[in-house]
Formats: sequence, structure tokens, C-alpha cells
Amino acid sequence: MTKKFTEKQIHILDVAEELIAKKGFEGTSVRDICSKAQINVAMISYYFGSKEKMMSYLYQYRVQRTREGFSEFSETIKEGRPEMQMKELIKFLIRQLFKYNYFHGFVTQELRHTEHLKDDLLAFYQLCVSKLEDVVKKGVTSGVFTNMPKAEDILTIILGSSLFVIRNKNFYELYVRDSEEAYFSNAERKVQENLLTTIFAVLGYNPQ
Amino acid sequence: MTKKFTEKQIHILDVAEELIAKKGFEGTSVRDICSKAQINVAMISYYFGSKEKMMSYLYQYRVQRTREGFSEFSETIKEGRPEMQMKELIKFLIRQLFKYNYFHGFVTQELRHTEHLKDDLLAFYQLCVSKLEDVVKKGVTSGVFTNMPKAEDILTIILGSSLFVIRNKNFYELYVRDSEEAYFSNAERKVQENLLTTIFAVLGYNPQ
Amino acid sequence: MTKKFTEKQIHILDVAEELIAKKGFEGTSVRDICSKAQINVAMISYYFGSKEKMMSYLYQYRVQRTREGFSEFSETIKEGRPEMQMKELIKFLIRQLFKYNYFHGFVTQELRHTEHLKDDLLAFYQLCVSKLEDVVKKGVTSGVFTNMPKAEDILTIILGSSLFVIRNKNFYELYVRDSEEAYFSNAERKVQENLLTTIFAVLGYNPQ
Amino acid sequence: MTKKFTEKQIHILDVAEELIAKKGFEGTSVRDICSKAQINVAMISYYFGSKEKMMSYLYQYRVQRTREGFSEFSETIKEGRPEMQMKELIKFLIRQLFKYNYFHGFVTQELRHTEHLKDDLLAFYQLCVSKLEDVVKKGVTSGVFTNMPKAEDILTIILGSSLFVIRNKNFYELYVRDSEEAYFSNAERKVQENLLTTIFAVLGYNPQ
DNA sequence: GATGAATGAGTGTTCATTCAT
DNA sequence: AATGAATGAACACTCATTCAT
Repeated sequence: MTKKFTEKQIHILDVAEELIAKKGFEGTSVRDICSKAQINVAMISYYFGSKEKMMSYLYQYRVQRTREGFSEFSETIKEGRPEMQMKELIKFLIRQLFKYNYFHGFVTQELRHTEHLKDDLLAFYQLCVSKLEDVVKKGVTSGVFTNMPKAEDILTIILGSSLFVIRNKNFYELYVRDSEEAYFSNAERKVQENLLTTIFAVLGYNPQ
Repeated sequence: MTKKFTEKQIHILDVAEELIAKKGFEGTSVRDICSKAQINVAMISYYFGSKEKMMSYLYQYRVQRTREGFSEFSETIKEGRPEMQMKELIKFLIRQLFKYNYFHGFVTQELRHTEHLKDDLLAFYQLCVSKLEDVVKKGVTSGVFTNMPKAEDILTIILGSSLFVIRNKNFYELYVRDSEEAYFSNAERKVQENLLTTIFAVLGYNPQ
Repeated sequence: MTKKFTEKQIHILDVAEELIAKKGFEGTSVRDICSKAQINVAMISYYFGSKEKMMSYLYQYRVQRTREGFSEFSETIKEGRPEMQMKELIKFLIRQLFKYNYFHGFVTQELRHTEHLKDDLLAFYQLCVSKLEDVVKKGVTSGVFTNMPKAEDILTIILGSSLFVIRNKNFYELYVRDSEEAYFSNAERKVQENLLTTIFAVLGYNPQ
Repeated sequence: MTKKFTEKQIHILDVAEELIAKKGFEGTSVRDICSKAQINVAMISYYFGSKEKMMSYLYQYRVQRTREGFSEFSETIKEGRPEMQMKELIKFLIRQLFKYNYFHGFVTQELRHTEHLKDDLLAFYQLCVSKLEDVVKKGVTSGVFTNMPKAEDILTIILGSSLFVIRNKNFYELYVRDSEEAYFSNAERKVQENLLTTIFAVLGYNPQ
């Protein structure tokens, strides 16, 4: 069952996510979060039970939202041809990763003591795998794709490459020479081009 | 130039790396490390000056070793044909990432306050980019590769996918159902297959 | 301007002063103070920011009180004859030193890293010098004093001798053989006699 | 019995005294001393048993030297008239205090846990008292001094005023505006003038 | 006789959390 | 429902000292 949050609680989670993304879970103190959120130091324990539980709620909250978004998205492409579906799927995933980059970036690193939480994310990833699988099969059947790579391999490339770019800003900005603000949007575009090219190559895309 | 370490110091660095990889830099206390390494709590300050300096030494130590390994490796493939060179290059990089997985996995996450250290890793990545570029060009010239993707895009896919598999064990082990011990070696093999297929596809490999 | 302290904070400062006077700033641990004050070890950081800042507050607190006392005192003697004023001035200064003996005794020794704090004490001393100067001049003009020693020399003798007696208990108790408790009050009386005699001699006091 | 020290040990004591005078006993680490003395960190424990015992030896060493100096000095004035003897005695004491200012300045503050050591200094002070007493009595008998103040009061004024000037540089340099280097020599001269005037006034000096 | 690597006790401080209000 | 004062545990680090060589 999904927990319902008040506006104040959501505000705390937003602030917490931002700070944790910047300085890590352990590197972010409850006082930091409360100070930035302009609330009392005791509020986090009061609302969520503990700092760690707050992290869990933050996690669940984000995963839930992402999954909901995925369902909505799925609807919008269900009529299209496989190559279009694949393209939109890739773009959608990259979009999510960049949008919730704070979250996706740190979460597996920081959620060590709350292993069970990973199940939610895992379920989401499996949803993606199964969707990718459908599209690949359909494409192969219709002859638009020549090869049938494993869906989990495709997802690995999409998630891995995107997260790498998000988290290794220093490396990638050698090739995306832009202002701090413009970096992410340009990096996202570049990754998108790269992944579209790469994955369609792997699929042996054969335009008809 | 490069600091020399005694066996004891190297032992501490190894233990530290393992723990930091598991629990993060801030999440790992000096006491944890010393307790696991069976040394006195004061040793880390004594040997390295501080916890943070220890981290720097660990970082430099690993990067230095990796770069040395890369130089040696470069020699061994310089005579081969481009497709062989590319294949070995991909395998070598994956090998390094899995070998020093603790290190590559956490380092950009944790080195927030010591930004300058990233330069070393960056230099290494650029070395890889330039090597990849050479091989791609040679392959295109000789006709064995049809396309000329950007070398940084290739590297992004290699590093990103490998690190994703290393760090998201929970996801990937759905597909690599093995004992804890066997996971990494099998995961490495699977990633290798995936990346070889993918990158050769992108290059438009045309066996002659 | 001046920081206001709660009763608890004042209690801590009192305990701290006593211990620091006995064992020095560096020789007194935060744990010592908190243990004696029956409070938590974290309270000093919590209330004052750090041990050193606590020292600053203690310092400022004492100097401020002493200066306020001096102003009040000045009022009470402004109508009298110079010899009476001088006598009361000497007695007042000795009184202050014995009253705040912990403080005056150690403060210049311990405030090495917070030199700027000395300015407050210095300002107080200068106030004393200027008051002494007025009285001496008036006495010389009225013919009750024959000589006009420098006011800073008079102050040096008063402060130096009093502090010596306060801090070299071992020496002086050879001549003031009393119980621990009675020592200071008797020592104060003896110093007072000594300094009154001495300074009036230097002034060439000529009763009329 | 007096301990004999090797040159190395004396070197350590000299360095220790200087540092302790500057930064206090607790504020000076064994490492500081050994580093400045260019010896091994273990040497202080090795030579003196412990840091505190080193302090004791330092203390005894200085007191012993001062007493020896006092005996020599006594010889040189034993033929003179009382007023000359008193003058030389005052000058000698001030001289010693400024010469060993490091030592006299801090010693009663820092020697808290080794109370027994004070006995040596006490014995020296008593020696001074008894010498002062002799001179005063002789002067009164011969009619050159009119009053007979207590010798311990005279000593208190001499020691207290000198130490105050030595230790409260910030105050006194308002009146002794000189370079850092010149301060002490000028301050010594000024204190000497002050104390000679003051004490001869108290004695009711009556030149014949 | 002298060293320097190594130690355990102790340092000031920060932490997430609790509790009386 | 919400606060902020207060806490005890834990933190990284420094200390004087020891001990094998």
C-alpha cells in the first residue's frame, strides 16, 4: 500500500533528495535538511520515525511516481510501429533518468541497509525489460529488426550509459562544453543520440 | 613522484576500499576499517594523516595501477588488426572495471570534497578515448568498420554498462542466477558478450 | 551588544572558570567541566559552539561585569578628598582581583589564540590608569600628596602584587597560616595593608 | 641531591622551557619539543621518564641555578652599606626574573600536579626574604631607613610587579612603545625605576 | 644508547533522536 | 500537532608512552 504524504512531508522529501544527491546520505545531516526546509530539527523523526525511514519513504515515493509515469507512457505508444515504440521507449527512459537524476543516481549506493527497498526499483526495471522484450519481438516478427538482443542487455546499456553521464559530469563535459546550467540538457540530447544509434544498430534496424 | 606503501599500508587500503565500496566513505568509520584490518584505531591517522588523505592515497594508488596496466596492455595489441584491437580493448576495460570494481564504482560518488583527484581518473579516461579513436579510424580506413561513432560515446557505453552491472547486482542477478561468488565472473562474461556485440554493431563491423 | 546567558549557562561558566583556574585551559577537558557541572558532555558545544568560544564568553562576561562594577564604584567616591578616593580605589581594585581571582589569574596566560579578547581587559586597565591619574593630580594640587608617580606604575604594583598573592598561595601562606578557607580573606587583608602603606608612601602622603 | 644532566638533556630542557613558556605545559606536545630539539619522539620518556618528570627536572634545574646565582651575588654585596645592598638586591631580583622570565612566568601555573616541586622555589623565596630582612634591619639600625616594612611584603611587590610586566606585555607596552625586541629591556628598566622608588619610599629612605 | 613503529586512552565535536511542554 | 532543549553514542583525531630492535 502506498503511504499518503502531506504537503509538508513532500517538501521535506524534496529538500532531502536534493541534499542527499549532492552530499550523500551519510554526508547529509538531519539538521542540514531541516535547516534548508525551514522546519524543526525534530520533524524528521517526528514525521518519518527516523532518518533512515525517511529515506525509505523518499525512495518509495519516487519509484511509485516513476512507475505511474511509465504506465501512462505505455498507453501513448501502444498503437505505434515497433521502431517508433522502441525510439519512444528509449527517449522516455532517458528522460526519466535525467529528470529524477538525483534519485536514480544515488539510490543504489545509499540504500545499503534497506535492501528490501530495492525490490520496488527492481520491479520497475523488470517492467521495462518486459516492455522492451515485447517491442523487440514484434519488430523481429515484422522484419523491421534483424537481431533479437536480450532485453535486459538493452536496458543495461540505456540505464548504465545515462547514469554514467549524469554522475560523471567531469568526464562528459570535456565533450559537452557548456555552462553549468546547459550541461544536463545537452548531455541528455547527446546520450539520446548515442543510445538511439547504438540500440538500433544492435537491433539490426532495417527501415522499410 | 608516486608514494610507496608498505605491505601494512596496502592492507589497510584494501580493507578500506572494500568497506567504503559497501557502505560509502561517510558511512565507513575509521573504527570499522581498523577493526576489520585488525589494527589500532590510530593507525590510519598515523599512516596517512587523516581519513580523507587515506582516501586520496587509495584513489591515486588505484588510478596509477590502472594506468600502468593500460600502458602494458597497449603494447601487447599494437601489432594486431583493428577488429582484434577493438575486441581486446573492450575486454581489457571490462576486466579492469570488474577487477577494481570497488574502486571505480564509488569513487566519483564519494570524492566530493577532493575534486582535484578526479583529474587523474579523467586523464585515464581520455587516454582510453584517444586509443579507441585510433582503432576506430584505422578500422574505417581499412574498411573493416563501416561507421565512425564518437570514441567518447563508445567509452560511455562500456564504462556505464559495466558499472551498472557491478553496482546493481540486484537487477542483473535476475538474469545471472548464481551463487554470490560466481556472480561477478558470470556477470562479467555476460557484459562482455553484450558490449562486444553492441559495439561491433555500432561500428558496422564487416568481417573480411 | 552583550550576550545574555541563562542560569544554566552561567553555571557552566562558573564551573569552567574554577577548573580552568586550577588546571589551565588546556589542562581542563570538556568532560571535566561537564562532569563537575553535572551536565551532558555535548552541552558546551551546544551552548557555546566550542570549548574555545566558551572561553571567550567567559572572558567577556567577567570583564563586562568588572567594568560595570567599576562605573558604579566611581560614582560612590566622586565627592571625597583625594586621599580617601585613593584609599577606596586601591581597596576596590584588590577586592575585584580577589573576587574574580580565578579569572584575572589565568586569563592572560590562557588566551593565547584569542589575543583580541585582551583588548577588553586592556580597556579596563586603562580606565583604572586614567582614574588613578586624576586622583594623583588632584592630591598633588591640593598638597595632600607630595610626589606624582606615574599612574601605570601604581596600577602595576597593585595588580602585580595582588595577583602574585593569589597565584602563589604556597609562598604567602607561610605568613598567613590559616585554613584553606580563611587564606584568601586574610591574604586579601594583608595585601591591602601592604599596598595602602606602600602607595601612600610613594605618593608622599602628607596628612593635613 | 642534584641530578647531573648531559648536554643533550640540557638542550631538551632549554627547548622545552621556551615552548612551554609560549604555549603552556598542556599546550606543548612532546612531539613539538622533540621536533624543535631535533631528537626522537621517544627521547623525553627515555631520558626523563615522562613529560611531567621532565618538567620537574626543568624546574629543579632552574631553581638550583638561580639559587647558586643568588649565593654568588650575596658575596659581592656583603661589604656595602644597607641602601646600596637594598638597591643591588632589588636590581638582582628583577634581573633574574627577566632573565628566566620563561620559567618564573609559567611555573606556578603549570606545576599543579607536582606540588612538592614548589618547595624548592619556596626555599629560594625564603632565602630572599631573610636577606631582605637583614638589610632592612641593618638600615633601620643605622638610621638610613626610617620604617621597617615586612620583608615578605617587599618581596611580594618586587616579584608581583615584575612578573605582571613580563606576563602582561599587552598592558605595559602601551607605556613602553618599542619594537618587540626592545620591549623587555626597556620594560625591565622601567620596572626597576618604579620599584626602586617605591621600595625606598616605603623604607623611608633618609640619605645621609 | 637510541630509535621509530605502534598503541590505547583521551580529546573536542557532531550526530540522530528523545522528551517535556 | 509541533517544538527546541537536552542527551548519549559515536565520530576523527592527538596524545604520551611503550617496546622490539
